[in-house]
Amino acid sequence: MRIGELSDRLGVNPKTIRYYESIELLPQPERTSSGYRVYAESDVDRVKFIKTAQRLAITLDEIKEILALRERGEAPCTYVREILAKEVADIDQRIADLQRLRDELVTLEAVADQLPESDIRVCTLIDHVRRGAEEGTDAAV
Amino acid sequence: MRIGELSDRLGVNPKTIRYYESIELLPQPERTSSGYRVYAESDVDRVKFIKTAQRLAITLDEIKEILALRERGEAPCTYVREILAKEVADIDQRIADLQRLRDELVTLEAVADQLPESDIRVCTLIDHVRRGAEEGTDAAV
DNA sequence: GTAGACCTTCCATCTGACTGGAAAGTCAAG
DNA sequence: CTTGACTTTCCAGTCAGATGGAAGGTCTAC
Repeated sequence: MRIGELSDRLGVNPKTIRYYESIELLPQPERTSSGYRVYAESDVDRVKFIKTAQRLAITLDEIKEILALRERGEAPCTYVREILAKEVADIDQRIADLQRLRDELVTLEAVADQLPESDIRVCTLIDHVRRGAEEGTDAAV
Repeated sequence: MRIGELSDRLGVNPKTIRYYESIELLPQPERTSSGYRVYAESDVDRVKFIKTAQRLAITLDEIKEILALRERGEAPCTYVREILAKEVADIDQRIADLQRLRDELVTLEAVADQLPESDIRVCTLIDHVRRGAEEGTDAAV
């Protein structure tokens, strides 16, 4: 497929795809005789991976590292495992943070559910959040 | 406390704190008679919250929205609840994505554990990842 | 054979989120 | 009463991650 189709299928600007190629996040694709880029399904997966990882606050450089682990055969296992362990620990922390944030929001919703239908203003909710925050454990996320 | 102490306690550049104030992410702090900013514990929590949320790929604008929910009393409950529901759904998705990424990395580690100590090169690991990715469900994260 | 949709490269610009530096005021310690 | 660490404002610069536009080539469909 050409860049337009890849772009449409993933909702990613063609410029962005060329940009990823320029920073070597995507491999140089095949070209038609006239110079058009030609992409394979594996490129669809790769871009999806990049976009998902980005949503998880992983930088393009880090994503590049992770993807490189899939191609590169020369790094010693120990090093790779250090990276993996670090990544996993970091991800665990993020999951915990997200879980806390989620719990807080769900609590808020539950409070909203219990309020009478009419004349509901946020103040009550707000007070709830604020109280939660003030007795809060650490960053209150 | 003054900006330097806040900065030191949180490991956040004083410039960044002033910047947050300039974009109204932090409220205007008290000032000493000579004009120095004076912060309270609640500001510590707020900056911690901002920093944690940022690590979760939440933009400063979104963080501002979330924090505004804590102050603003005029929005109708329905609207607030829509926002909350959207946030929760989004967070659930992120948690799932992170969990998948985590699982993939842990599997990699497990494979590494089973390899003989000497002459371990990544190729084996890499092949594992690639096979996983190719039979992969969707974005392979 | 030309209109219109796509594609190419190159270069410049934009947004978000800071960060640096200059010039000047504040304040505690010696 | 000055030295040095800290603070102020203001304005400019930086970095990541795109995105826009010009100038031109390609392809399909009428």
